[in-house]
Order: sequence, then structure tokens, then C-alpha cells
Amino acid sequence: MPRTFSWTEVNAVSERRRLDVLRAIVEDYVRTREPVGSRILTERHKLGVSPATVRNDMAALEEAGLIAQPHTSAGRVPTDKGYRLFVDQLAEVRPLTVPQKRAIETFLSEAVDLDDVVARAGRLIAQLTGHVAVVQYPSLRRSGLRHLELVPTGDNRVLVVVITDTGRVEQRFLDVPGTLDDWTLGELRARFNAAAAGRRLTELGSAFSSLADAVPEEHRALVTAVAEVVTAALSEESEERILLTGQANLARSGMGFEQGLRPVLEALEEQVVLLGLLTEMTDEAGVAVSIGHENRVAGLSETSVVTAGYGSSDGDNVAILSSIGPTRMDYPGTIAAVRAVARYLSRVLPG
Amino acid sequence: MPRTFSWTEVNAVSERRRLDVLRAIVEDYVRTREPVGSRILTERHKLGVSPATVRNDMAALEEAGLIAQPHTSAGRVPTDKGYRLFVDQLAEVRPLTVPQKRAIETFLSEAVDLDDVVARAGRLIAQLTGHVAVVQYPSLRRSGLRHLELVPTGDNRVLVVVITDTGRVEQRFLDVPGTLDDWTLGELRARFNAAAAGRRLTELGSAFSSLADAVPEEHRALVTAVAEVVTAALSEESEERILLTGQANLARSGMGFEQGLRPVLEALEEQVVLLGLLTEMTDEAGVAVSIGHENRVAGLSETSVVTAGYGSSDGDNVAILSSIGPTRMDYPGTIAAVRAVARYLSRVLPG
DNA sequence: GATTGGCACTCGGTCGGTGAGAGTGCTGGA
DNA sequence: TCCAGCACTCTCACCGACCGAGTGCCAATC
Repeated sequence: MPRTFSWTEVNAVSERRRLDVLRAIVEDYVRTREPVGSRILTERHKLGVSPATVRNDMAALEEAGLIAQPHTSAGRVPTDKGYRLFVDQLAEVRPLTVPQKRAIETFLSEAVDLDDVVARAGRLIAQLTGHVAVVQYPSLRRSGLRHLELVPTGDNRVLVVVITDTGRVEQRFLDVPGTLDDWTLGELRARFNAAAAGRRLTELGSAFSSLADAVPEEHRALVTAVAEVVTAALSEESEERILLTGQANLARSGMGFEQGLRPVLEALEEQVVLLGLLTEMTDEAGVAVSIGHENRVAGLSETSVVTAGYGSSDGDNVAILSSIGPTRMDYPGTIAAVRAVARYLSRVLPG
Repeated sequence: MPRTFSWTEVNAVSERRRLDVLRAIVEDYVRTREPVGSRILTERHKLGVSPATVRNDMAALEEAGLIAQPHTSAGRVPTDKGYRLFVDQLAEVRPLTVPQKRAIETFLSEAVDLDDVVARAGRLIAQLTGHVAVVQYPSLRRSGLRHLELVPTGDNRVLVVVITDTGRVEQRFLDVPGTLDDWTLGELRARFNAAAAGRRLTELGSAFSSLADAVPEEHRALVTAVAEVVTAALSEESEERILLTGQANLARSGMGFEQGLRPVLEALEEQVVLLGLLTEMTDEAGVAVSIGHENRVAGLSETSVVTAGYGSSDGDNVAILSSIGPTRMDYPGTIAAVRAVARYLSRVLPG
């Protein structure tokens, strides 16, 4: 056999064992956090071969870029590519236990409002996976307008409150020209609600413009201003908010980071970038995993991100939730937890 | 002079110099993060005396519990008590620069809604102080009811949305018995608003009970349920929410923590405990500082907390904002930043 | 041809010792 | 009251040696 290794040259039984070795390496390394050598591997897993044979397999795996050794004469460690193969082909799904599922269900259903649902989902993910949890607040897409409230807040400002029929509430400050007495404001509020309540976002434009025509000259500017604010608030453009929790978990497992956790924490605080990453990687349905350098975000090259969409049962996701931890993570467990929480979240959420 | 030191035994000039030495130690240690010795002290500060004299003063300061040495033949480090004295008597206020103030003002005034104001305040604190920022969302105290909305969310659930006249919005899920048609819901909504709009929290009880009497038998249970939810949501009891940001700053300066940052991060995630600490320490007016072990919270014994109330100009605070960093922090700078942000926040906020 | 035992080799981590440096406390004198 | 000098202590960085884990290769075996 030539020195350069190629998967096509080995027979089926050899290839199977090599993948077994890879799986064993991943599992052991995840558990012990230490490079794993050939001897220990044969002791802890029933591979049915001697350390020497395992060494040969390891050499092949290393040649293929699936494992690496931190330095000569240390054990092997999976590479990003190795984790990828493990996740795609080797990992066995490990569903949550019934008590766990029940705990998720009850904990989520005890939520007192929408923000609380998100907060609880975050805490669940953080606790179940032992990593950082990121939850995007449900987006406003495809919702209609339920009620529009104008609240004066003194000094020429009005607070515009928008309630959608999915129960989402958005608020926006609005500077108004000149003063505005309560009566006029009440009148405008009534008109707005008459014109817009029940309409979908897409229909709001025309509803508002016809309202602007029907309103006395001196309030026309205000009406268009409110209309702008409302459509802006409801448009998908409006920057989405995310919730971060479980950073303390990083400190626990995070001693293993080469670069320390500073870059990781910093990357997590770049909410826009982070949200972009999550959105980009999240699949249509199911759970998506991004490993190590697959994350294009600078500080996350030593972490893996597990995301799932949630929010609707018909596969058209409203928002994302994810778990971020070291590449050396328990993938089956993390995937199961993220999937389960996403599923229950979709069930609990209105709409 | 006897070996045991007592402040009353020294004359005025000596005492003054000793405090100068303490100030110099605090300032140097904050800057360099290294224990400071007598020689360096005389080199970097114009104390006008020799290292030997400084050593005597140091011995006295140590006797008084204001400084300590990590080990024999290392320089001195301020104790919590030393920082306390520094903050109370020695620190000179260092107001922010005009550009800084202007930056705060414009950054806050660009906020698009209430949540955004809080988020921006947090980012400001985190950036200006270089520590972790904690901002409590404005509380509901002393506000009246502006509007009450009932949104059906399918499967026997109603979302109750409460808008106060300070612009705060609270939402609560409510399980309703049986089904509820849209018309009835609309009717109830109108009645609720007629009965409760404009009322203060304290007046709501009677308003709701008389409403319950005036409503047909079959909806009485629903009305009382809604009334309960609303008063619960508005009562101060309702757990307050806080925003945390800038944890990455901990990793930067945090290498100095004896115990590592895990306990700190964990303490920060105990939101209830954290909020209790902040509430307890926050003074009526102005900025409060809690140093090291003065924080009764376990994980925060190596950190100092600087808080200020914000939200109203008449000294009756609505909520709290604070900066949490290592005890070895720049107290004058941190205090100035917290105070400034709190002040502008009070100005920007409605109410 | 795959597998295995044996063996030499490499390299990181640990341990003990050592020297330099920093800082202190103390003492005696101005 | 201050200060210069001195002996002492303790940490840290460095060095060398050693140990053990793990590897790669080779020849023998199934």
C-alpha cells in the first residue's frame, strides 16, 4: 500500500473500522477533553484490534485530515472536518428522556408573556446543553395590525405602540411638530384604528394614504409620520433583537479555548454579525450545525453553532434559536436539546 | 510611638501624607495592575519624602487594614476598606469631557423605542467604563393605565396587553375557559377600556370589581381573571427585567480575578439576586458604590458595583443602572460615566 | 494482505535547585 | 520626625534531568 492514503483503496471492513475509530476518538475526546491515544482507545472501546492497528488507522485518518495531533507524541484530536463527518454520518440521534421533555413543556407553558417565553427558552437551552444560548425574538413577518396606540410623553413626543394579531408589540418614539392636545390625539387614534386595524402589513400603505387624504390639512404631516413609523416598525428590515444567556457556561468549559474566551464573548456581543451568521446557516427545516472554522465569524472559529428555526408548524420559520459551545461538544445531545426546545416553542407560540 | 497604630496619635501633616500615599497606591495599582512598592511610589508621585518614610506610612496603612501585601516582599495592594476610603474621601470627581457628554446625549436620543433606550444605555455604560453594564428596565410604579388590549391567540388563550401612560407595555398570556368569539372579546375590550383607562394602578381594583358586577354572569370569571392579570402585571411585585451587556470586558480586565471569571459570570446570571443587590444598595439620589466583599452576593466579592437610579428628575427613581467591574477599577471615571448616563437617561425618558 | 508485537524515538510536563530582583522591616543616626 | 543602610524573605524565571505517553516503522505472524 502506498504511503498516501485514499479512501477508495481500502476495503469495506477496513473503512468501517476506521470510521469506528473516528467515532471513538470524538466521543472520548468530548468526554475527557484530552487527546486520545491508541492504547486507551482499544481499552475503552471494543474495537477488536490491537493498538498497533489502531495506529495505522489513525495515520490514515490524519492523512485524510479528520484528526490531528497537537504535537508529536500526543494523542489525536478531531479536526473540524472530523467533527463534520461525525455529525453527518456517525452520530446517533439520542432523543431526550421523557422527564426532560416534560420539563421543557411545563417550563415553557408557564411563561407569562412573549418576552418570558423567549427568556425561558434561552434558559432551557443554556441548561440542557451547557453552552451559550441565543434566541432571536419572533419576527413580525406575516402578521396583521391589531391595535395602534398613541401615547403622549410630554415635550413634543408621542409614543406609537403597535400590537399585531400574533401578540407582538412594538413601540416607537416619534417627534411631533408643535403641540398636540389630548383630544386631537384621541381623534387621530380612533381614525388610525378604524383605518388600519385588522389589515395586513402589505395593505397598510394604501390604508394610511387614504387616511391622510381624509384628515384635516394641519394633521396630515403627523399622519404620514405615524404611518412611516408603523410600517418601518413592522417591516422585516427592523433590526431583530436577540437574547443571550448562559455565558457562564463558557467559563466552565471554556478553559479549553486556545485563544481564551475573550474573542468568543466579543463575537457574541456583535449582535448584528451573530444574527447574520445564524440566519445564513439555519436550514429550512430541522437542525443545522456549523463547526469551528465553518463559522465565518472571527471569534467563533473554536466554537460550534447548533441552530434550529422555530415559530410555525408548517416549516416557515419565524425566528431562530441556537446553542453555541466549544467544537468539542456533545453534538447528539446538543442537537436533541435544540430540536426539542424549538419544537415545543413552536407549539406554545401563538400564531 | 507604640507599635500599634492609631489614627488619633498622628498629627495632621502625617495623616495627610498617609492619605496621599494611599491615594498614590490606589491610582498606581489601578493603572498598572501590579502591587506597588515604596520605591516606585516615590519615583512616580511627588511625595517629597524617601522610600523609607513611605514604608513607615505603608506599615501604618496596613495596620489600619487599608492596604495589604499579597505575599512577603511584594508591593502593597489596596484592600476593600482602602478602596472605600479612597472613594469616600480621596477620589476627585473627574467629569466627562464635553464630546463624551454630547456623544451620550445623541446616542440616547437616537433610540427608536423604550427597549432601545435601555439597550443603548447599556452599551454606553459598557463602553465608557469598560466593565459590565446592568440596566433595569423602567418600572411601572406610579403609572396609570392607558389602554388595554385583548388579543386572541387561538387554542383558548388570550393575550392581554397593557399600555401605561408612561409608555411602558406589558403583555400576559391568559388561559380562558371555553371558547370566546371575537364579538364578545371586542365588547369586553371596550368595557375594560371604558372602565379602566386613565386610572391609576391604585384605583384599578374598585374599577374592575364594579365592572365585574355590570357584566353578564357568564363572563364574570373572565373579567376577574383579566383584572387579576392586569393588576399583577402592574404591581411592583412583578419581577423586573434587566439587561446585561459588556461581559466581554470582563474577559479583558478579568484575567486579574483570583477565582477566574466563572463565579462572576454566574452571579451575573442570577438576575433576581443581582437585582436585589442593586436595589438594596442604590441610594435615594446620586451614585452608590459597593466594593468587593461589601457585595453580599457570592461571586461578586472581587468586583465593585457602581449604581445610580434614573427615571425622574425629582429624585424618585424608577429604575437602576449600574456598572460592575473588578475592585481594581477607575472609580472616578466609572462614577462619572454612570452618573452622566443616568442623568441623560432621565432626561430622555418620558414621564 | 491485514494484523500484531517490539523497539527506538520524540516531546511535553513535572520536579528540584539556583540566582536575580524586588520589597520589606528594623536599627541607628541626623 | 525623617532617612540611609542592611539583612532577610519571598516570588519568579530559568535550567536540566527525568518520566511517561504516544508515535512510526519494521519484521514476524495469521
